[in-house]
Amino acid sequence: MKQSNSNIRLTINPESFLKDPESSVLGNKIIQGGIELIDEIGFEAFTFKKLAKHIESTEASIYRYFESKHKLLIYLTLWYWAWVDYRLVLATTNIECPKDRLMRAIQVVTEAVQQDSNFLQVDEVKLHRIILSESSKIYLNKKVDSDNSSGFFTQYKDVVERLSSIILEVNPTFKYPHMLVTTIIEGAHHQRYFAEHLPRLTDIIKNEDAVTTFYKDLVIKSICD
Amino acid sequence: MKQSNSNIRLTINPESFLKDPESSVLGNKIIQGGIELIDEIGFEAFTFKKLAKHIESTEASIYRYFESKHKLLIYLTLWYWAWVDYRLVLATTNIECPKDRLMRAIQVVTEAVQQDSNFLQVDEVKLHRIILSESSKIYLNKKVDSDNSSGFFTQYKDVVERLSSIILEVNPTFKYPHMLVTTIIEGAHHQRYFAEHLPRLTDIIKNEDAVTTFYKDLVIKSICD
DNA sequence: TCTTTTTTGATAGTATTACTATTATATTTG
DNA sequence: CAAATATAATAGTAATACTATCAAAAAAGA
Repeated sequence: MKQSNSNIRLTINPESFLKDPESSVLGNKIIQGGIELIDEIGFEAFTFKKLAKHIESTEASIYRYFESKHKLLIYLTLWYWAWVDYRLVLATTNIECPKDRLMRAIQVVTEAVQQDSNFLQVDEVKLHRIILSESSKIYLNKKVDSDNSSGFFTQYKDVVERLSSIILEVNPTFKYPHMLVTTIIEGAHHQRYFAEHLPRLTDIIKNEDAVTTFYKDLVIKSICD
Repeated sequence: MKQSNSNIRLTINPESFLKDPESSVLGNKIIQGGIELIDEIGFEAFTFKKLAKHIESTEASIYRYFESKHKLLIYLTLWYWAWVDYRLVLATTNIECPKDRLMRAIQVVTEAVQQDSNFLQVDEVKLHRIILSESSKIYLNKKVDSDNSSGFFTQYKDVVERLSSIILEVNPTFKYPHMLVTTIIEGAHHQRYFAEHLPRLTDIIKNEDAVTTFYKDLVIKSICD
């Protein structure tokens, strides 16, 4: 039933790197080691010097792949949203009913992430934790407008657009599809982070993926009038 | 009709500062100048050295008030949520109908912020912009658990709790009041930031405060079954 | 296989950041 | 007016976020 395909690669905006990290052994070690180390010590404490030690290379070598740690985070975020988009396509193709498609799509963007054996160099569980806690930092800063011009957020916009258009299929008169989608996506990220660190800001319910249930319910109620 | 009161002061968790900035001229200049400068150059580029120059003081003097720029941001965020909580009380007292109270409360936490003449040392419009783009950084880092123990998020939790309890008054069987509240609050912040920088992630509608309308509608539909 | 190109490692250096420490000078308060 | 407190001036440190240079190793091309 489930098919796996190890011949696929996600296309990442080349403006995010100086040299394609997927093109060499060191490049792949930077990605893999970078995910491990950022997850472990957090983006603020993370430096290329520490990463060099972690992967047994040198600072200068890493700088040949990425201009800065900010750009590395952008690369990882682009990869993540390309991956989500790919899974959205898988989850929704050949499903006739728009409402079913919408529910499957919301499942994909809100559920707890699992390992994907199609991409061996990336630990998706760790990457997801990084996305929850670090990825908003790529747009919450003064470079946002120029980074936007460089196309660093198009992958995310594509995901938002894909979901918005399914919403409009279900209810063509709904006025705020993009707001609803970003509310769900960002919301799901927050709830999972809160559940770990600030539990009084969310509602944890035993034996239930409350996050996914809550957001599915929210969408159904708000678009079906 | 509208009453103003210049004798009020918001109580801020003293663990966030070394010396109370409201207690001296320099302290107030640090708050006022800090808000101006963070708004202008962003939190990443902001340093106490630059702030010292901005307010014509010295780096070492500022360090006597705040341990780090991180603590200053925590102080500003605490102040902001204390102020929101105070406005929530004003907006909801003496309103009988729980549904009305809820709508007024949502108005307070989602609307575009205006100057409050009760607090002359703080530019609330600038502070609000800082909250939108910088305040999530206070919990999206590895210090979150110890900062939580220090009580740096209680002010925010109080606001969430206040809104959650109104929701439960309207619908006592609603399962996810905290999720709904944080979804709204964080969502409204995101939408306003997106409207400025990433408009394709939101829906901007002329002559309408789409953010407030959207979230009021969302709450009504999701809690009234 | 030999040569050329590319990739990586080793080392060094710089401006800035995020602080701490010390001492002198104002300013406030009792 | 003295004593206490607040602020300014200056100096110093370890770490960060890079850039530059050059040699060694590996890969690719002929």
